[in-house]
Amino acid sequence: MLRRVQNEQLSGGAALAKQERGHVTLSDVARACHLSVSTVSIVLSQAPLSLHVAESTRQRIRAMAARLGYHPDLHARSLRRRRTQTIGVLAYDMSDPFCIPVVRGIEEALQEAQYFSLQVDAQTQRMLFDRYLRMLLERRAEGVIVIASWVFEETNLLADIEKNNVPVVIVGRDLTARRITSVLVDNQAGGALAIRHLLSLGHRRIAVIRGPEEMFDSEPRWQGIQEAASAAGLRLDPQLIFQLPSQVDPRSGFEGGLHFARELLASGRDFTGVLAFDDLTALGVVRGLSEAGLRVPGDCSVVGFDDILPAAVATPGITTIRQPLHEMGLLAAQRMLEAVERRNGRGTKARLHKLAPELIVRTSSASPRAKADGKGAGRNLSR
Amino acid sequence: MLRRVQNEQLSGGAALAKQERGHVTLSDVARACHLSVSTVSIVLSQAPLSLHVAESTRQRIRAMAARLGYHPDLHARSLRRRRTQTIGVLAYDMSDPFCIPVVRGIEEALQEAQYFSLQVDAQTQRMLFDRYLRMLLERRAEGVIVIASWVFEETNLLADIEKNNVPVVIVGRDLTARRITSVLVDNQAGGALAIRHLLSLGHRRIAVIRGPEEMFDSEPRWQGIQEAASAAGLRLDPQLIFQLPSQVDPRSGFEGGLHFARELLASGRDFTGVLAFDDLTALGVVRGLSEAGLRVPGDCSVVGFDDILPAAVATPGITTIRQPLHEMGLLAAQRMLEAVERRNGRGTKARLHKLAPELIVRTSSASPRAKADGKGAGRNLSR
DNA sequence: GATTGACATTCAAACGTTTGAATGGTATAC
DNA sequence: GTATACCATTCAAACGTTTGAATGTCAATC
Repeated sequence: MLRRVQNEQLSGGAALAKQERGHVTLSDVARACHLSVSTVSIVLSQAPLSLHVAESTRQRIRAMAARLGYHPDLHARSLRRRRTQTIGVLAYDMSDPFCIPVVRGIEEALQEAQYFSLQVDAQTQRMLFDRYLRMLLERRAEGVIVIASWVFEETNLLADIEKNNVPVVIVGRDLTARRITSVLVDNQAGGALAIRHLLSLGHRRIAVIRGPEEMFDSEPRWQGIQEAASAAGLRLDPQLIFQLPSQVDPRSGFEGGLHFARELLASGRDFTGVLAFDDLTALGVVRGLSEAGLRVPGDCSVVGFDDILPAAVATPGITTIRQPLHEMGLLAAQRMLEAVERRNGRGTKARLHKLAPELIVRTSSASPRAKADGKGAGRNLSR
Repeated sequence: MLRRVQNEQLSGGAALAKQERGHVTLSDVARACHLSVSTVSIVLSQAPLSLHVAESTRQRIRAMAARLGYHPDLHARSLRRRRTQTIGVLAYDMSDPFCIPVVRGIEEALQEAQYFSLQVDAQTQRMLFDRYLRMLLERRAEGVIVIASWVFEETNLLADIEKNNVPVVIVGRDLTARRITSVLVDNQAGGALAIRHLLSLGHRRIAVIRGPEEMFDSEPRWQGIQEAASAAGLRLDPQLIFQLPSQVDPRSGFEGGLHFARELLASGRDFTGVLAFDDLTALGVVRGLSEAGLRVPGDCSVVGFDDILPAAVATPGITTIRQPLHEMGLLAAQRMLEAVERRNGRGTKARLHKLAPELIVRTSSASPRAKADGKGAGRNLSR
């Protein structure tokens, strides 16, 4: 009774008085409109019942809400609806140019479906990975999309997450063996594309820098390279094959490329092209060749993988294999949304999506000079 | 009474029965422990009262919580506590290498203070900017850190946010005039650093590519350049001064640099060094010079600004001015936390923090060749 | 043996929403 | 004039927490 009286008073003159602390709530709007909270909620959340609310009332409510600066409290809504409309996105390292386009693809798909994404950056740290995973659970993400890295090799991710039956989709790694829908580029096809490009330019003595053993991409790319080479009747010289050491920092590829370029030159072996595991490695190779006074592509062609920004803006531009990252993000999000929508009928199979990569030709690759002019890359290295 | 009976039944055999749908809640744990929700809450949230709970009880509760896989519902908690412990971070474009280190700095500071960050990426789109801002309000972020861009020139950001008295800190732009605490690099000092570097190497004929008019950094950098030049007794040749057109895409700098390099060479003017507005512009310049057969730094030195990844891994490595991005993020977060903690005593002044930049010398800059050898950059351009 | 105090636990209300069921109207059909 | 249907709105409970106040128990003090 007392409360009623207060309400009446407030709704008169001081109806619009701003709460000094905290946000405007439904009941503020309701009071100002002389209506119940229910009615206001029904209108503002566009519930089915709002069809039964008089048009004039609806307008009055909306106007007042706007006037007071009402914004629904998503926490309260989630609590009541038992749906958060939120998908967690756990990226292994946002500073890796690989992640951003994927995340954007995800974002695009989620937005369209009226979902929010909750993005977190594990910074290639196991500890953060676990912490954020917990946070996503506590925020009641309805699903989690993981952008993978070899750092999280044997995490108990699956146990922890699936215990709460939150669906998972992984990007960049094939985990269908563990019943997780996976989206990744067809690395094998990519490796094949890369070497066929060099072959078609006329290269025969091609050095290959393979990825670190722990990285999932390494093996299939190498497979693709080998198969395409033998299909073209070329046997790769084992002396020209290198492998990056395992490193946590995704940027270490540059150092690796630099190192192997130096080693290759020091060995005096003959080669006219280098197939690097990724773009940073390729840039390291260019640096190494350049230090020795060799020119790219004049003395040696270099091909990367991924098509990150530095590959495009370096001079020469690095010929590379582009991953359809945006598309991968879109696809991952779509699969996730499907999984979330039919969470009851959970018997659905984990699916594997391998997307086709694309060759981007820039100026770091060209036909090798004719042997006649005595200037193969490995040749004029005197020391 | 009835309820009590039910509880007893459940807490017997089926106590651990997994909820088929939804998450484990406090009451699940409480039931399994034969305790009230209050007690369990007090223990698991480490409330002050938990000192009065018997040690044995505490252990029992914790064990059961772990066993059931209980994770507190942050929505419910936020609702009740009326604190979300969340700071929104609105970046203008996560694909700009500028943003990531700032965000990480923020993240680091927030984490230490037991706050969460809610990161969103406006992708330089006004529409997204507004949408995300609304979302941050609805998620009841207690404060918002904006990483700025010229795209949001005259947004009603301030009105909308401050209406709900949510404190704001901005990174990368001085908005103290509007009473917003601002954290940015000392662009003027940076410009001065850059040109002094070229001057100290002996350059006199220096071309400058200024930033787009709309961008806040442009003017102070230019000021710093001019002042340092005149302090050294050099008057910059107006014919060697250019200005990037205004572009939304932060990556357009590369095209701009390329364009002006070509223009400069075509003009036949003499110059030995180029001071580019940012690293991408510098990389564009290198590309342009290189196209014309000139070498960097042999024929011309190039200096950038920002120190983003591509500047480090290109060959030659780009000499540049590093912004202390991580530190800027840390600082912004600290100021934000202060503002949030004392939100009542809101009379506090907006503060301006200008952080000192740092010169990073790489191989894109060197002393100009002696005029004697007749090889100034602009000189041997015959066409 | 009453009072005090410390201890261990629980009650009950609240946070801001949503929503199935209920209410009190008014108009139409029989 | 009663039943039926519809319309506009409200009730009240619930979502999962937290927390000030209350409860009950036990031992020690006056």
